[in-house]
Amino acid sequence: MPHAQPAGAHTVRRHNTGLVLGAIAEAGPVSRATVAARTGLTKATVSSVVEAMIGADLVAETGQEQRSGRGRRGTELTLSPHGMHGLGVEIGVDYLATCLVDLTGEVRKRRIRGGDNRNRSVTAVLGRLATLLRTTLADADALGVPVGGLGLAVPGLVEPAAGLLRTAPNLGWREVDLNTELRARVDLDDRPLILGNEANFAALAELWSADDLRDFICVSGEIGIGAGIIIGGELFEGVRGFSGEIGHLAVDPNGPRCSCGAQGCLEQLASVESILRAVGLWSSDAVDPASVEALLDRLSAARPATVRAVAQAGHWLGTALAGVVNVLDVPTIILGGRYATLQPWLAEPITAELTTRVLAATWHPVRVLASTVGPYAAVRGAATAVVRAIRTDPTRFVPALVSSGVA
Amino acid sequence: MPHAQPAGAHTVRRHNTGLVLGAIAEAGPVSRATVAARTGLTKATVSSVVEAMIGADLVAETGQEQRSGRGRRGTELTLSPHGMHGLGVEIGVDYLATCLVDLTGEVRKRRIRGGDNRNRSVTAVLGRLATLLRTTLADADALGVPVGGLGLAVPGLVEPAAGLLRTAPNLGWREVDLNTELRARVDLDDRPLILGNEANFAALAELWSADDLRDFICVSGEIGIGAGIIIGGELFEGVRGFSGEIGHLAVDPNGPRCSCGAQGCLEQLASVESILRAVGLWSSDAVDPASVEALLDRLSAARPATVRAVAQAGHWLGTALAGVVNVLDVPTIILGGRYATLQPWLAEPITAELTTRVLAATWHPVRVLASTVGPYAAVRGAATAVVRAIRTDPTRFVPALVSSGVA
DNA sequence: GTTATTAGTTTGGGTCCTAAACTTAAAAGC
DNA sequence: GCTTTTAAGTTTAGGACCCAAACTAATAAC
Repeated sequence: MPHAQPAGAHTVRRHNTGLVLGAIAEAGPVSRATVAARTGLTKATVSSVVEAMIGADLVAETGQEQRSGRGRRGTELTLSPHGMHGLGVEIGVDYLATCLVDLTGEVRKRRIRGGDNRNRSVTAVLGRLATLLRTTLADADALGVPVGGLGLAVPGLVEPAAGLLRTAPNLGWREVDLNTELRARVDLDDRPLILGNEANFAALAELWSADDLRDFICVSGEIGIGAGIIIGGELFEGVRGFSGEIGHLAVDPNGPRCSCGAQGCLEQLASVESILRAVGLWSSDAVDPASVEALLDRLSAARPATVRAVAQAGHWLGTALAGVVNVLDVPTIILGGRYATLQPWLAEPITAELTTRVLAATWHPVRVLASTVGPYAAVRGAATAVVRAIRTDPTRFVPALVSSGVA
Repeated sequence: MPHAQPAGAHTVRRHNTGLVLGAIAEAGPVSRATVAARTGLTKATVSSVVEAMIGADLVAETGQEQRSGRGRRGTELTLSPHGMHGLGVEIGVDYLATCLVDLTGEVRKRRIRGGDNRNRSVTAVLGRLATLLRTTLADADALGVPVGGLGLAVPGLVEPAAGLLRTAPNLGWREVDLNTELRARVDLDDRPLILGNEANFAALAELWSADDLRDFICVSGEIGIGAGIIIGGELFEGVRGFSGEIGHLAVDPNGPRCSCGAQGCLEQLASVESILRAVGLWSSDAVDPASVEALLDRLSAARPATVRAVAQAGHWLGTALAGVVNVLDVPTIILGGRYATLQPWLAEPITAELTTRVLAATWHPVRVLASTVGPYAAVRGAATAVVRAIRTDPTRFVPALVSSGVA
C-alpha cells in the first residue's frame, strides 16, 4: 500500500461527518439521538458534527419529531434543500442534457436540448453545451443553491482521472480533453468535474434509486453495448476507468464481422440496432423512438419472427452476461436503456443461459430486472455522482467542517 | 454506506500503525526518520508507534544505518523474524501442502505430502491434513514464532465469508464446511482462518513477489481454468467470493459439450488437459508431470502439430481473456501454473486476440507475462494472505498495540 | 403535580496527533 | 583536537476530537 495518507484527528472528524450525513440521508428525518444510535457515535459527538453541518447548510432542522410514548421529542434533521447540489451534464448521441440534483438525490431541475450531435463538430457541440450549462448554473442561482461539482456523462471510452475522452464511436469523436475544453468555455471555479462513461453513470443512478441493491451490473445497448458495474455499493471502474466494455465480447466466432476487426462481437448480435435490423425496422442510422415503438407493438402482438429475433438477441446477451457474472460474481443484472422495455421478452433467454453457464447459479441464482430509473438515467447519475462525493466526504467540499485544515 | 463504523482515536492509531509497518516492510531496513518522511507522520508519532510494535515483536532494531555524509546515524528497523507468521494450507488434487511465511513474505518452512486426493474420502483427506497441520504448528513452535492465522487454499468454488467449500469438481467434493471441520480436528484457538480459492491465492502470491504489479489477473488451468483478479493491489473476490471463474466462458458455440451442460466452454478448448488430449499425450485422468515434459520437448523441437495445438489453445484463451480485460480493464495478464512454462508459445496468440478485441488496447496495450512465483504459489499465497492481514491492521492481531481496546 | 423517560448539552478525562525544543551522535571544517 | 554543522530520535506543550457521565429540557403517564 504505497502513498497512503497519515491519519489524524481531522481524519476521524471527516469520517464521522460522512457517517452522520449518510445516516441522516438514509433514515429520512431523524433526531440526533437516533443518528447516535444508528451510527454508534455518542450523542455529544453527533450534536457537535450536526452543528457544523447546519452551519454549512448541509443539514437543516425541520421541526419536532411526531411520536407516541413519553419523553422529550427530538428535533428532526434532514438534508438541507438549500444545500450543495450536484450538476449532471450529458452529451448524448441525439441530445444534450443537464440536471440539478439535491443532497437527497431528488432532481430539482432538468434541461434537455434535442438535436443530432453526430453531424456537428466537437467545437459546435461543446459550444451548445456551454450555453446549456451556463443556463443550468443560472437555474441553481435562481434556486439559491450552490453547485458543488459537475458530473459529465459521455457515450464513449473515458479516462476519468485524466479528464480525457479517448473515443466515442457513435459521436465520431476521438481524443478530446473534455475537462480542459469545458473549463475554457464556462467558469467552473475550482469545482471538481467527474467525467465518466454513460453506462457507469446510469448504473450509479440505479444504485441510488433502489435502496436494497448494492451489487449488480446495469446493461444497455442501443448501438454499442455497455455495462456499469456496481460492487458493494461502489462503482467498479477498473484500473483506468474502461471497465464494463462488453460490446466486443466474443460470443460467436462465426458471427458477422465487427467494426473493431474481430468476428462475432456481442454488439453485432444483441444491440437494439441489430434487433431492429433483424426484423426490418432499421431506418436511418440511429435508434429512433418510432422504430422501437413498432418493435414493441409487434412483440405485444406476439408476432413469431419478432419474438424469435429478440429471443435470439437475449440468447447472445445471456451468453456474454454469463461470462461477466462468472468473472465478477454479481447476483443481479439490470436491463437499462431500451433493453428495459424489452425485459419481458429478453429476461427468459438471458436467464436460460445464466442458469447453465454460471457456476455459482446453483447456490445463488442471478436475477434479471428492468431498470427503474427510466430515461435520462445517465445525466441523473452524473449529478448523483457529485452528490455521492459530497455525502461521502463533505469536508472536501466544505473545508470549514473540520477545524484546522492542516490535513 | 450502511453499517459503517464510527472512528475515534484508536482508529487513527490503527491506521497509522499499519502505515508505519507497511513502510518498514517496503523500504527494507529503514530508520524512524525515513519512515516519518515516507509516511508523512512526524518523527514523534513514528517513534511512539515503533516502540509499541517492537514491544509486540513485529519490528526489530537491527543496528546502525550505514550511510555517508554527516549527522547521527539512524537505527535500522526491520520486520521481526520472530514476529507473527502466516500459516498457509493447501488441499491440492494430488498433494497436501503447508507453509510458514514470516512478515517479510519469506517462506520459512514448507511441507508437502504427495498422494492423489480424489480416491480418498473427505474425512480421510482432512485427517491427513490435520496431521500435517499439527506438524507445521510444531515447526512454528520450534522456530519460536507465533502463528497469527491460517490461509486455506482449495481447488474449487468457495464462500470465504461462510468458510464453506461449495464444490470442488476435481476432488469430487461438495458442500464441505471446511472452517468447522478443520477446527474440530486441530486446536486453532481463535486464530482466523482465511478460506479461499487456489487461483485467488496464487494471484496474491504474484502480487507479493513482484513489487511493481498492482493490477493484473493471474490465470491457470490444468483441468479447470481459473483466474485470480488483483485490482489496486487488492484481491477482487466479487460479492460472495466466486469471482474469476473463467473456465465456462463461452468461446465457441459449436465447440465440444462441457460437463456443465453448455457448449464451447473455455476449459474444453484451452486447459492443459485439452492441449495434452489434442496432441495425444493425455494418459491417466490427471495432468502428470511426465506428459507436460513431453509436451515441452515437442514444443522445443518445434513440432508443427504440437505448436499448432498450443497456439489454438492460446487463441481461445486470448478470446476469453479479451472479454475479461474489456470487463475489468486490467493492463496485465500473468500465466500461472502449467501455463507459465507454456508462455513462450501461448503469449503470441493470446496477444493477437487481445489486440483486436480489447477496446482500450490502443492506448494501453495488455502485457502477457509468465508467473515468477513458480510451483506451490497457492500455499504461499494463502500464508501470505494472513501476513497481509497482519500488516494491514496489526492491531487486530496484537490488541496491545492500541491503548484502550474499547473498539 | 410528581415521576419516568427520552432529547440534547455541558463537563472532565483520555488518546493520539503535531510542532518545536532538546538531546545525542557523527562527520566536516579549521 | 576542538568546534561547528547536520541529522536522528526523544521530550514537552498544545490542540482536536472522542467518550462517558452528569446535567438540563421537554413531555407522557400516573
